[in-house]
Amino acid sequence: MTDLEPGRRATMRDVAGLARVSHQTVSRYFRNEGGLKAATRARIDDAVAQLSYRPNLIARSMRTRRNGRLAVILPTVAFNPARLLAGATSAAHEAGYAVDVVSLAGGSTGRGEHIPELIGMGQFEGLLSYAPLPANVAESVDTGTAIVVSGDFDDEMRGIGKLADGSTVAAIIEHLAALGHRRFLHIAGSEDFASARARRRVYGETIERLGLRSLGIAGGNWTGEAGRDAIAGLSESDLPVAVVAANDLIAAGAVRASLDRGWRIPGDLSVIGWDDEPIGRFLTPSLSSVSVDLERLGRNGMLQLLAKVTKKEVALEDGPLYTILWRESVGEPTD
Amino acid sequence: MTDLEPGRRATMRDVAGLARVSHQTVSRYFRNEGGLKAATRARIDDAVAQLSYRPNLIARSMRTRRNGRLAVILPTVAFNPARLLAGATSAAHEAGYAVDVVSLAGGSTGRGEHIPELIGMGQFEGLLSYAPLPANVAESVDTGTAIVVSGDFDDEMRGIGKLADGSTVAAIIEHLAALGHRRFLHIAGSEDFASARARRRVYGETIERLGLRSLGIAGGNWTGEAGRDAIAGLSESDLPVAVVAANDLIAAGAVRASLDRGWRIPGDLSVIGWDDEPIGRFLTPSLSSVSVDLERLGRNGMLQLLAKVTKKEVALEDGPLYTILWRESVGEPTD
DNA sequence: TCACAGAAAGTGAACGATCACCTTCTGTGT
DNA sequence: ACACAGAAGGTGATCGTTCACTTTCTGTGA
Repeated sequence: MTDLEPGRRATMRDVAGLARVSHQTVSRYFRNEGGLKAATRARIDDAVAQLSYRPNLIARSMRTRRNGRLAVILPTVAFNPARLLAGATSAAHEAGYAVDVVSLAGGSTGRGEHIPELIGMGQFEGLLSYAPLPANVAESVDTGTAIVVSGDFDDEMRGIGKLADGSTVAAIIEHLAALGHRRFLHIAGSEDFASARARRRVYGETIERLGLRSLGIAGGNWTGEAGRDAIAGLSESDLPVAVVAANDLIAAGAVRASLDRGWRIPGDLSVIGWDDEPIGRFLTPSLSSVSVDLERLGRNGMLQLLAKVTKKEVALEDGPLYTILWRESVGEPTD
Repeated sequence: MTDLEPGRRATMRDVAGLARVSHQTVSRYFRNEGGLKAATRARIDDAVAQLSYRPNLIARSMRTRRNGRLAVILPTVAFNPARLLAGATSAAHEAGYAVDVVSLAGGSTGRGEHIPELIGMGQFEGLLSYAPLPANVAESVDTGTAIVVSGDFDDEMRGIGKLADGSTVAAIIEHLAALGHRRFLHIAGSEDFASARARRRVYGETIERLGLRSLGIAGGNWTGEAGRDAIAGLSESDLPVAVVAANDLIAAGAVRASLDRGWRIPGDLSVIGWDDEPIGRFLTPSLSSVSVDLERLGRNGMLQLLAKVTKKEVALEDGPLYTILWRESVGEPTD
């Protein structure tokens, strides 16, 4: 490595000097605009290697007025976001963006003040949220910060077919009906989430379409207590034979309450959850669920955001996002 | 708001002009060095408000050569990192740092190449990892990037008492012994993790100290299959009466395999996990576990990193990190 | 051989802060 | 009234890139 004042990182001009070209040529080299002679390129290659030069991204940001930073907002409840995050961040990193995760403890109250400030700081070019955002955030659109909320779960996606998770709910009910279930109960997630609204809506539509019977829609949050209480509160005189829960935690609560009432699962009651939490496979009975390709969901959400930010078309990855896993908690009803 | 060419954000010089001071005075105002006359400060207040000026953090970074960015590395396995992340990011944000989460899909192979590059880019002032790092990362210390691995779980922490999770393992075994359990089995997590090593070590020490009997240490990864196979592989002739699992998923696997063998839990076998996953409360039997204050763990990890980065002392938050939750899966042994 | 067009490379000024240094106030004591 | 010190504020250079232009090289056809 060629000498430099110790502790100082090489700059573009150092590289230029060593390669006997101008700093601008080096700049072109790094933005690979093309139009460099092979010989020139080779000299720069060498110089870069010798100095182990890396472009200073901050200086670049300063000049281009793009900071290359995106924010991701995660809900503090419900599912494990690790893979979602893995997908989202890898997509962003591939596109040359950095991702700041803004986890929102303290619920939606603190969130309402925090997010507009984040945007106002001009710290981010875009914002990807997997949690519902308070309405006042919409104001900030005019500041030029792109916002995407939770991609595939959006209300507007209702028509989009295989991408929407609603159609998976329909498939679940169809399968349960084919097994002979007629009386259903849905235990829904928080109404704040578009995904919960979508599942709930499709549940109602499908029950009606197939001429089945719904004993109602319980729940309203993502907790196990919601599932437990929904079952515990049922009157002995009119019971469901199948429960469609909005996630595995709710489903586990429902299973527990059912067992406490002395019901057999399956047989007296079939239960299916959502998210395919790893632990579900090892419950007794093992829990039927829906495996969600969170990594792809994360990637696709981020790709949508990148499309907005870069104003280019970005091809979403397709392929099945949802896979229904039938396990022991679902079987033929005995009554 | 005073006029400006539309679409352009106000700069420090705009503020200075409006407040009839120099740009340097405005700079002082924002770095609150003190030494501003009240009247001057008031004029700047006004100008800032009128122009809705915000300092350009990128320009600041460029000059100060501090980018204010920290990276967090999460494991892709095991527990839900949402709260850990919430704690870590909030601590960083309070200190004026942004946090990029680098989730590591593809296991430790891809990681080995990716992380050194991240550091080499000079993109981050510090790195906080909750996953084990490959050895070659240590090289990068001399580049000036501070690195903290998984704070409280570190091997070096073994002596530190109430902060170490090892002492919780001791408390668990003591309680089980008091209930009458004598023959133990530990199902450990991945050896790559300091926390798994610590729990394993303290398990052995405590068994010996109390004169109990260990039937061995099984496992070696964080999956439910590890728990299931550990139980399924036991010989009928010499069985444990208590299982200490390294996390809830392993514990759930162990419970399932035990029930499949026709054992009663508790009675024939007591089982305790770790992490207090929400679903554990609703298992049958409900799963004893250890609740970890992940938010504080995240904060403390980040505070350690900030201490290294800023070279200042930072007071860690104290208070109990671990709480043992005794639920139905543990009871008096019947044999 | 020469004009000429397009490719390749160079020049100097931004971007918006902070730093190091310098100058001008302000109040105090004699 | 004056010197003087410390507080308050100002000046110009600088960080490492990219942008907008300008200049030089290169190959082609007449």
